[in-house]
Amino acid sequence: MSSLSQLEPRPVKSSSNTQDDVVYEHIFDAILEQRLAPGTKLSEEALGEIFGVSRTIIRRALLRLSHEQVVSIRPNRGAVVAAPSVEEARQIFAARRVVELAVIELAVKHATPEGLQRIRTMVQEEHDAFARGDRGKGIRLSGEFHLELAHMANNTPLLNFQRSVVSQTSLIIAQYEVGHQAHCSFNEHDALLKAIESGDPQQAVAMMTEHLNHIEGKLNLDNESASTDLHVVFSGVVKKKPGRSR
Amino acid sequence: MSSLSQLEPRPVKSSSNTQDDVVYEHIFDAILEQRLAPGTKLSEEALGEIFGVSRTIIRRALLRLSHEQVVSIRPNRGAVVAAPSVEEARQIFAARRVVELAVIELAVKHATPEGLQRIRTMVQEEHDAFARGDRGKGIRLSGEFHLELAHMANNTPLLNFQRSVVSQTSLIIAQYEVGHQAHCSFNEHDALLKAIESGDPQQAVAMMTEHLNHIEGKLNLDNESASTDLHVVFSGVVKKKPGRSR
DNA sequence: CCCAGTAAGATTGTATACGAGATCACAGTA
DNA sequence: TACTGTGATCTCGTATACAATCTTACTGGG
Repeated sequence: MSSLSQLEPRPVKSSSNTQDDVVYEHIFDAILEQRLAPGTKLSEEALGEIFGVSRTIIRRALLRLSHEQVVSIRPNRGAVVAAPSVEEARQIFAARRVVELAVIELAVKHATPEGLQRIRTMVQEEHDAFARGDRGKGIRLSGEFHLELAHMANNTPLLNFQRSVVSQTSLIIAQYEVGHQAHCSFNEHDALLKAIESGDPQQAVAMMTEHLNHIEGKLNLDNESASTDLHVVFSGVVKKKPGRSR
Repeated sequence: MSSLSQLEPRPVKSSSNTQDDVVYEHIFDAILEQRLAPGTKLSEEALGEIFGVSRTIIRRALLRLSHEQVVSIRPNRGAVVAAPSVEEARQIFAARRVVELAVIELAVKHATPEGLQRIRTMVQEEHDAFARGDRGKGIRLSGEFHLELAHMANNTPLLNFQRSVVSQTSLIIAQYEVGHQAHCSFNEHDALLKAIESGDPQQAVAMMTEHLNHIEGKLNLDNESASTDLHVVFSGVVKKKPGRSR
């Protein structure tokens, strides 16, 4: 009946209890791996057919995604992958700084051998993904590295918030990254890991600050590179030349 | 057809566009004003009849509340008003410290005459509510004071997170407050307001730290005063006495 | 040739029906 | 008397039907 079992791409990581969890994770991962570009329309019926469930389930998943600001729901006009504006991106980064610095400090304090091992594995996986050219997975894993930190910080509210801002950061990167260098380089993650292992909160915080600076530095937030406003994009460029393609 | 217009208790403050927004706000306010105690069952059908809408709408509102951790949805068992455990309460307070300190610093930086005026009005309303003995409204307004700070900080993600932790704090107070003194005393809010007006971030941050200490200090988080675990509550107290009340 | 108005089509919003699972009461047994 | 198992009842989970709204293509006028 349900076609869900067929398109399970990998052993589902976390709580995949109900149907809408599965749908949620699939869409979420697709967005984080940048297989869905910002602005992409998410039709309820189309998604329902793809996942073999009714619109009810899709609707719940989209609602949840919209609460995390990863999807934008416009009344009577459907859902689209969120496309943060420059101003929104700035606010998200400011918020991320706040939570990341708090998280890293708590993570140092609550570090356990098991937790560190999990992070080590994660950095390795991220390295492998980039090494074999799987950029999408690399991007997602680099985000999950930060979530693992929040997990080690042992604070659920901060973890949830972290998830939201990290996801939105992926969207911002998809929109505003200049060039295509390995943005969230696993080298820095490795350095962060070592800082945590050293047990020095100040060093870890300093390193995280630098890391966030690097991420933000690779973006072009001064002028929107990919505006959706056609009038802005083509203002003064095209001057009613005859013989247009359509 | 809809009975919503009848039970509009006051000019709805913010975006009351669609039906589920109205339902959401009513339930949200009821919880924040402690008219709904933690642990209260929120039956979909009952709420649907009360608000004159179908379960579909109720379901969306409850889902949204559960995303803000104000309501807890247990699969196949319905929704209840969240009842944070002691450990959860500690995490929420830790998270709140993080976001509140960031917010107050930003609020000082981005303070405007209009914003300050709004906060002044809010403190006054809070004072009036407590003065005339309207404890529920006072509690809600004291929470909204903090949200107004986040609004002035001009950072939407932080505002959303602040909304979540402030709401949860209300739930914690409802469960763990000892005595019934005016907990989030408007005097301290007034002092905070003056600190912001002075434009000194350090002073404002120090004042907020103190304020949060006071709030947390009035709680009894060392031993759960109202545990829901009967075994814990009655362990060693009752010894199979005959003649129980039921 | 371009623009405005209108109607058909498509998509979302809401209500409701039916099935699945949990809760509760009660009877039977130790 | 206390406990366990079973069935009726109630509530939630999902799908689907219909209504409301938006989108788009087409037609007519400027």
